[in-house]
Amino acid sequence: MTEQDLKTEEKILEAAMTVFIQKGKAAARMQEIADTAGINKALLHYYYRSKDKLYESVFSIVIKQLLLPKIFKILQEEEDVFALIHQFADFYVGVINKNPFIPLFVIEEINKNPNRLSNAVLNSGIPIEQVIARFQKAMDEGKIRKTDPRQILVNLISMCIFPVAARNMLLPILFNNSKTEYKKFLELRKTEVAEFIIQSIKI
Amino acid sequence: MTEQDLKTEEKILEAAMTVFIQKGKAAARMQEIADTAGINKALLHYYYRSKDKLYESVFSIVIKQLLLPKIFKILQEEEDVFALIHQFADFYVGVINKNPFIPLFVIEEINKNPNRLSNAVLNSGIPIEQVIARFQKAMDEGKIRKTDPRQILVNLISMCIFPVAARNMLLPILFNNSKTEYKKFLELRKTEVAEFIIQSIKI
DNA sequence: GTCTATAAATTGATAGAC
DNA sequence: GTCTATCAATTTATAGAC
Repeated sequence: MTEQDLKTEEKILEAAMTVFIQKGKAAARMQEIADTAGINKALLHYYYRSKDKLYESVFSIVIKQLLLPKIFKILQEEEDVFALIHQFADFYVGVINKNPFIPLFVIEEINKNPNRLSNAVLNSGIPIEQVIARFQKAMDEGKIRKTDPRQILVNLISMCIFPVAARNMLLPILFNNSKTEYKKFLELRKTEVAEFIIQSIKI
Repeated sequence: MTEQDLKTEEKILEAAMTVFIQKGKAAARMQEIADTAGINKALLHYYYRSKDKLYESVFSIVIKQLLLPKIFKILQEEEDVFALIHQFADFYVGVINKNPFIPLFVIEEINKNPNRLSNAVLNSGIPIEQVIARFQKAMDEGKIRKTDPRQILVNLISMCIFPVAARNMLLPILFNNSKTEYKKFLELRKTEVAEFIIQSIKI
């Protein structure tokens, strides 16, 4: 594979990522991806055989390179549940804010192709059971109040993802269309979400 | 307009709602809508001129009839912030659970057509400012801890909507694919979300 | 109003020259 | 490897009979 190959392949992938993530799979157009990459439509099929395959490549990269590795690290390494919540919220709000179209992209994929993402997560080695056990232990030790640990986890993820997915609705309704205000709001959220949860579960 | 007209028009609308909400606008097929409605494809164009117009009708109904009125009532009438949180969570988790494809449908629309939903909300008369003021007052009175009321509102909405939007991911990861478990989890959430928030903000 | 048949348009995919 | 030109398939939309 020559250097030119790599360059083109990467250009395509980057363009495809932009278009697929913004438009969704069905509404994305191969022509637009080609235009965005600054190359010809036929080249898309030369490198990736079909729209399906191209989409799969994009999805795989988003999940396996962008989202999962860091989360894996946090969930794996952080023993203290309060610190875990903080780190998780900080990373998640940050990465999603930097890639604001990912939530829609992922939620769409979840609904169109239910098993792909969950399999990726399950195969990624992310130790969900361990994390839940860690929360359970904190409850047994009287550090946090007793509740279903999954409720806490779901709350955490919800609060990180949704405000970005719903950006275009929140912006006019809560922020008078001020992007500065909204940005400040999200920046604060990195700690706010964690504090909100800890405030709720600590004893 | 005869009775038959109404019947057919309604059949179409109902079918369109099912298909659009489940597939998204781009992936929805007029043929499938016609089949679902049990009528011919040409009739779709006879009643609604185009796919676009049909979609708009569906979206308008979902928002203006299904989502907004009840929320308006709750936000308008309920003075006590704790009760407001409870009622809001109870209704929202319930309606979304009954119509699990709505979150994706709405989020998609938010991103494709940013102003439509927010305008609908802004024009619905939902008293956002009043609600925020009510939270502010509760803070001033020392009933809840001081924070940005919008953070609380966003948390509330996030926790109601996301778990249903992400159903297909949560199901295998947190519930071993047990729909019964997941259903129980969501049923509990109607009160759990409200309690979680109140626990966090009360003094 | 409702249908069948068909046109028109869009778009993913391929052939073939360079 | 990259392009232009074209095909083939899908899908929205319309014409016209009943």
